[in-house]
Amino acid sequence: MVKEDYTTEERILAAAREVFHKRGFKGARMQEIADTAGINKALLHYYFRSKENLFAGVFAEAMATMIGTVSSIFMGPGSLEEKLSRFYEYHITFLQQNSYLPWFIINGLYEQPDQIKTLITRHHFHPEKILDRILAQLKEEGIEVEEPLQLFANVLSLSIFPVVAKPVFRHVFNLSEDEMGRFYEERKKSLPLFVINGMKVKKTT
Amino acid sequence: MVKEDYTTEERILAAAREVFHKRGFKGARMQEIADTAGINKALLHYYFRSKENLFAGVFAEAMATMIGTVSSIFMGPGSLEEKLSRFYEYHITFLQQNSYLPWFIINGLYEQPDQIKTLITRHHFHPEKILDRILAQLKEEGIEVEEPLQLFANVLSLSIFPVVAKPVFRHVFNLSEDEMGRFYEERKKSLPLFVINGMKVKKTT
DNA sequence: GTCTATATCGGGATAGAC
DNA sequence: GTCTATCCCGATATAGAC
Repeated sequence: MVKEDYTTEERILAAAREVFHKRGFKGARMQEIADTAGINKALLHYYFRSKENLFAGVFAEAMATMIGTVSSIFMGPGSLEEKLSRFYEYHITFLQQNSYLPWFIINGLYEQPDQIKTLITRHHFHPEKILDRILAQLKEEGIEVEEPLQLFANVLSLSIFPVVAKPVFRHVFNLSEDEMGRFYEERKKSLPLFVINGMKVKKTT
Repeated sequence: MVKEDYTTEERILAAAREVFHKRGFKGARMQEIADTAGINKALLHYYFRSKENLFAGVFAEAMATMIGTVSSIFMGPGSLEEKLSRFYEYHITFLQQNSYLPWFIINGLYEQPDQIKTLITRHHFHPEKILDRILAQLKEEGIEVEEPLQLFANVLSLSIFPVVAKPVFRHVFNLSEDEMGRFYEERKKSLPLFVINGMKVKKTT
C-alpha cells in the first residue's frame, strides 16, 4: 500500500492519511498506522509527538485539497454553465477517488470541533473569499445571484452528499460497485442543467 | 435532561439516544450515558448486556424515524410540487430538531458497516419500495421521472447535506445560530421550486 | 433493581537498549 | 533512527453486597 523508497516521515504521513480517512480520529489506531507504514508505534511518537499532531497534519491537508478542488474550476474562465459542467465532472471524479474525504472533514468537525476550528484559522482557509470572487465574476457576466449562500449549498450538496451517503445508497438500493459508478457518471452529466434550471425561475415573495 | 417519572429502561434508552446521536458509537462513553440517565454504569449492563446492544436499539430507531419522515409526506396526496413543499417544510424542520441524526446514521454505516447492514435487513426497512410507490403515483399524475434514483438523490441531498455540514458552514462563513436558522427557513421556501425547475428541462443525450 | 468495587483489556505514550 | 518492553489511563464489563 505504501511504497518502499520514501523517507520514514513520508511513509508515516501516507499511512496516517489512509487510516484517518478511513476511520476518523477516534476510530483510527496508532497500531494500524504503524502497520500500514511498515514500522512500529514507538517510531510514530518519535516523529510526531501525539495522535493529535499526526491528525492535525492530515486534516489540514484534506481541508486544503477539498477547498482547492472546489475553487479551482470556479476561479477559471467561462460562463456559469460551463463552469458547473467542468466543476461536476472534475469534482465528482475527485470525490469518487477520495470518497472518505468529505466524511472525514465533517466527522472531524463533529469529533474535534475546537481543534479543527483552530486549524482552519491557523492555515488561513478562506472559502468565503473564493465565493465572493466567484460572485463578482458572475456579476460581470450579467448574472446576479440573489442568495449566494443557498446556491453554494445547493451546488455542493448535490455533489458531496451522494458520495458521503454512498454506503447507505449501495445497501438500501442493493447496488453493485459498477452500478454506483454509472450512477455517478450520470450525475456528472445531469447536475449542471439541474442547477442552472433551478436557478432560472425566481420566486416572487 | 431526562424526566424522572419514566421506567429505568426508558430513561436509559433516552439517554443512550442523546449520547449516541451526539458522539457516534466510538465517541459515546457508557459513563456519559449512565450520568445522563441518572444511574450508574453497572445498571446499563444489567439492562443491556453490551454497548453494541444499546447502540443497535438506538440505531434501528433512528433509521426508522428517518425513513418515516422521508416517506410520510410522499405517500400522502397531492401533486409533486405540493409534496415537495410539504416535504421540505416538514423534513428540514425535523432535521433542525435532530441535527445529529443524519450524521449518526452515515457515521454508523462507516463505523459499523456489517452490524448496521444486519440491522437494516432484520428490521425490514425498504425505502426502495417507498420510492417505487411514489413513482407509480407520479406516473398516474402524468409525470414520468426518467431517473428516479437521481431525483431521489437530488431531493435528499438538498435537505440533508446542509444540516450535516452545519458545523462547516457555521465556521467557514462565520454565522450565528440565528443566521443559520434563517438560512434553513429560506431553504424550505426555495428548494421545492429549485427541484421542480431542475427536473423540467431534460437533456437530449 | 441498584449500588460500590474491581477485573480486564485496549490503546496512547514513554524508557531505554542498540 | 529504530527497535522491544513497559507504563498507565480510560473504558467496557463483571462480581457481589444490599
